Amino acid sequence: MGKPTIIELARAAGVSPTTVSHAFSGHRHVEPETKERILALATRMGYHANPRAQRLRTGGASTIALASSMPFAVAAGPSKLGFLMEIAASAAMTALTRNLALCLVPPLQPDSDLGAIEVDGAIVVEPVGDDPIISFFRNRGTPIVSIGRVPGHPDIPFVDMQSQATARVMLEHLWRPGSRIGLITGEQRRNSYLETEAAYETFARQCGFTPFSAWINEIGGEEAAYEVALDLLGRHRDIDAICVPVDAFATGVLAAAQSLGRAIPTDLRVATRYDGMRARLATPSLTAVDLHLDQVAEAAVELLIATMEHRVPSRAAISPPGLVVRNSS
Amino acid sequence: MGKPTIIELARAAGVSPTTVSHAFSGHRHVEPETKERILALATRMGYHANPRAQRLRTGGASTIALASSMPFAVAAGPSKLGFLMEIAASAAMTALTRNLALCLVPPLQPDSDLGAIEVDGAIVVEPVGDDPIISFFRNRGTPIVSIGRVPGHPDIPFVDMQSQATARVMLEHLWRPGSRIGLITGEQRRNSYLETEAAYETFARQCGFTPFSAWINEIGGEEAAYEVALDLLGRHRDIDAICVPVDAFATGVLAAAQSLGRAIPTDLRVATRYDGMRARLATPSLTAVDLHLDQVAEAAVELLIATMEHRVPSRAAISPPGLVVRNSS
DNA sequence: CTGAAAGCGCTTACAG
DNA sequence: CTGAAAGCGCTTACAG
Repeated sequence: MGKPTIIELARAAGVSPTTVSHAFSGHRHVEPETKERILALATRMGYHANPRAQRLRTGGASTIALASSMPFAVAAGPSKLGFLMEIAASAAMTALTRNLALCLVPPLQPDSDLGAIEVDGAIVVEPVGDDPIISFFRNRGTPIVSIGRVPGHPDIPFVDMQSQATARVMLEHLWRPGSRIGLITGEQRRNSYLETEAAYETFARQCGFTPFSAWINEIGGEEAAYEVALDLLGRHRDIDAICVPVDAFATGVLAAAQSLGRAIPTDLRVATRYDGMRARLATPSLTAVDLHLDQVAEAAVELLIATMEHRVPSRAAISPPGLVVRNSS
Repeated sequence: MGKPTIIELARAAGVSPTTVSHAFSGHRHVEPETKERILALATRMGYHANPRAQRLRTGGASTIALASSMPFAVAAGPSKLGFLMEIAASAAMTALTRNLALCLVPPLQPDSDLGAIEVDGAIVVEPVGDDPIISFFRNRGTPIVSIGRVPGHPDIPFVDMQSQATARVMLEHLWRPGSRIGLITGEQRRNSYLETEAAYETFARQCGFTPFSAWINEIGGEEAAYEVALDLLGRHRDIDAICVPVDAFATGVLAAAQSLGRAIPTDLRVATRYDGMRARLATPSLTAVDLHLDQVAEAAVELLIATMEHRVPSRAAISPPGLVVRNSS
């Protein structure tokens, strides 16, 4: 007396399994009273179609994975966790409406065996070009889409993160005639950094200031950013604004400015990208960009489904990045 | 030419499907060179056992769900998101080592159909007694465990959140001879609030001060806490410390104290429970408690697996709550 | 309009 | 030691 099967339900209802199946799917007509009886019986017996059997038979998809290329339980500060999890929450909701379950993929440790992960599709979040998570899914023939273009993999469908536009929004806000704006991004070659750097170079040229960039290893987190900013601000007193896309780095910059006695925003203006709790609660609060992650997550799920079904995806419209001005600028 | 099946692989290797199956499972001896050949061929052909067929046949579990009773994409501020996601990250990792995938369950909307969610077990996070998520899984016969005891459901296995001990740690830290400590918790009847309130009453009696409690609707978030704290602090000038388990409420209290010109920690000491980003980044930073959520998450997964297998769970040892003293006290 | 039967891709008791 | 065959619980083309 485990869970009842379709056979048992059919027997109890005095019909064939075929009819029971159709009573649920509606794929062909079933006499209303018969249908009624079957459904009532089902609830009473606690019948639920075994999804494994259903999927095996129909070949339909049931689960998709969300994978971050960054450590999931970020030891070096939960900087990316908020970003990832905001996406996870939205993606889970969208997935549900498409009858899919969203599974979390823990980070690929050198020794970890991801053998258990068998999903029908995967969303990867801002991967680097040679991300192991990409080859993992590739090898098993699992359809992949990415949030943010994947450097070096033009074939992987992606939801555009509009990083150029995002960078421009920050830079235009930070700019004052005569300004020199600095840029601090991550060492890892993620597309968002690449696009930001490109937009920054262009902007500097247009405005006529000498660009100054620094790259920080993401693992180092806030502390690493603090050190770099200390050095940068000490040596380049003419820099009066810094664009720092990674929020954890941005708070490091704030700390460095404070150490050096540079008032924010009067002496130094700072803006970051992800408008998460970190930006909101920083002291002073950080000017950031609304990336519309809910739209991004939904679009990613849609894109993945289209890809799994070999459909040509309909480009989703994501709202343009919106500046959220706070005390840091 | 979709994915190869075990039959195709067997044919290619010149053996029976039986042998292929055993080559992978190791459930019975297969000639080393044969095994070698099969495995090599498998990688070359890109063969992966269809997990749906495997599970259907063996009846084994493959997925577990993590469900929050609170809105997942917390519209009213991401207060609980961090807490939940820290658990999600750890649980996903633990689940993986047990060959299980962790699925996120979006919040139960009145209109949402969770029909798609078919998991082998579920972990619910600090549910209230009559949580709809409980009856949802109950109805489908899905094994449930809870993080935090479920009020009114003594039969649901749970990982103890040690809320009494946590409350005591905060209270003992806040206490000074002659103090009067206030308490602000949530309206919802979660076990952690109940235990905290009980510990608080006891503590007040022992120390000989008159307890003063306020309850806030979780949906109201920081703003609601601000209003309540404003009123509370204005009317009870003798309250020189407040215990505020919910971090979003705690930052509201900080804001209220500032509005009233009450210096922290000299005039007023504040402590909160969850040591997340909010507590760390608040101004002043909030004294909080290390709840060892990684251990809690791991224990919950273990407990769930034991429950699914009808095994008697071995009580996991969670480290006692550890105070993290910061500037707010 | 309804049901018997084949088959999705595996695993494993059973037979040789 | 190895393989043929049954069966996990469904869905759906097919036959009546």
